[in-house]
Amino acid sequence: MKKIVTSSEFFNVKDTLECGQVFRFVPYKQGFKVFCLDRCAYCYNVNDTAVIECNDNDESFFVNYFDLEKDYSDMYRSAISYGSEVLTLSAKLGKGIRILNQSPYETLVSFMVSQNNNIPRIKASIEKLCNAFGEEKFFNGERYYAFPTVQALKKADVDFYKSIGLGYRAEYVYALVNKLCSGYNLDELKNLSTDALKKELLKIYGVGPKVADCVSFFGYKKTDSFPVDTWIEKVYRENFGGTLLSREKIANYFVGLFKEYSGYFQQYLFYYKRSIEKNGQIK
DNA sequence: GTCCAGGCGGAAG
DNA sequence: CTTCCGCATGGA
Repeated sequence: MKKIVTSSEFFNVKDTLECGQVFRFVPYKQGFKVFCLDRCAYCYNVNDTAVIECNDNDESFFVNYFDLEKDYSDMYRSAISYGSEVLTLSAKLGKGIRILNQSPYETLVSFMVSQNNNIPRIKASIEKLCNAFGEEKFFNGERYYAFPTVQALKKADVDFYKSIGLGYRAEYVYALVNKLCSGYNLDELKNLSTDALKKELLKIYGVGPKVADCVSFFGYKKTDSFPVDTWIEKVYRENFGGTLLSREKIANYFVGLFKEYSGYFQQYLFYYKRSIEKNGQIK
């Protein structure tokens, strides 16, 4: 077992996992176990550090997964001093959020499932998907199931997807698996420009502007993406005094303001808005 | 019972 | 081009 230790100044494990970017993690001991494709890591904060424990040969994978090579201080300072009160508060609340480098495939399936859905249900459905079709794995002697490979999902039919609670989204996932089985390669999209990538993702049945932006940002790290969902729409109206109605125009508006920091700022705002609504206050 | 959740496809205007 | 509607499901 390998132990990766870093500063906790820009790495709060709980905030990073619970901010809405990822759906496969569970509370564990002093922190959480998090899963990406077929891998698992145990992570927690202690004193002034963040610690990641993983299998020896997964070290470089998780260094990249948790974006540990990136310095968040310039981006954070820019958010704090941007001049928007809600953005300042959001950045302070989410200072410990790191944007994970997730798998495009897992991100695409996950956010396809996320549409017009809520996070607890999304998590539950994805867990059922893994339990049914994911490879059995062990971490520290404890069993978990990998995210299913495309090959494994060939055996899943629409009724199965409905049985895990996907509802009308079942057809989307089913079609996506077929597309991927016929040779469509998501990894080849990573060199496209943000606009070209989004355009390409929008061709996928069940992927609209919001899901495309999430996949673009969380799966491909295109930081000039700004997903607009119901929460961000609320921030836009209530905190930015916005009047645009179309979510695509709202997204373009924010990318125009925040440029290469769009995705990060969006995540701060999303986490903040959702936190105060859920808890009635911050932290 | 209604409303909502990290919206999208398809039809209609 | 834009707006409107139906959609599955479970929790509040």
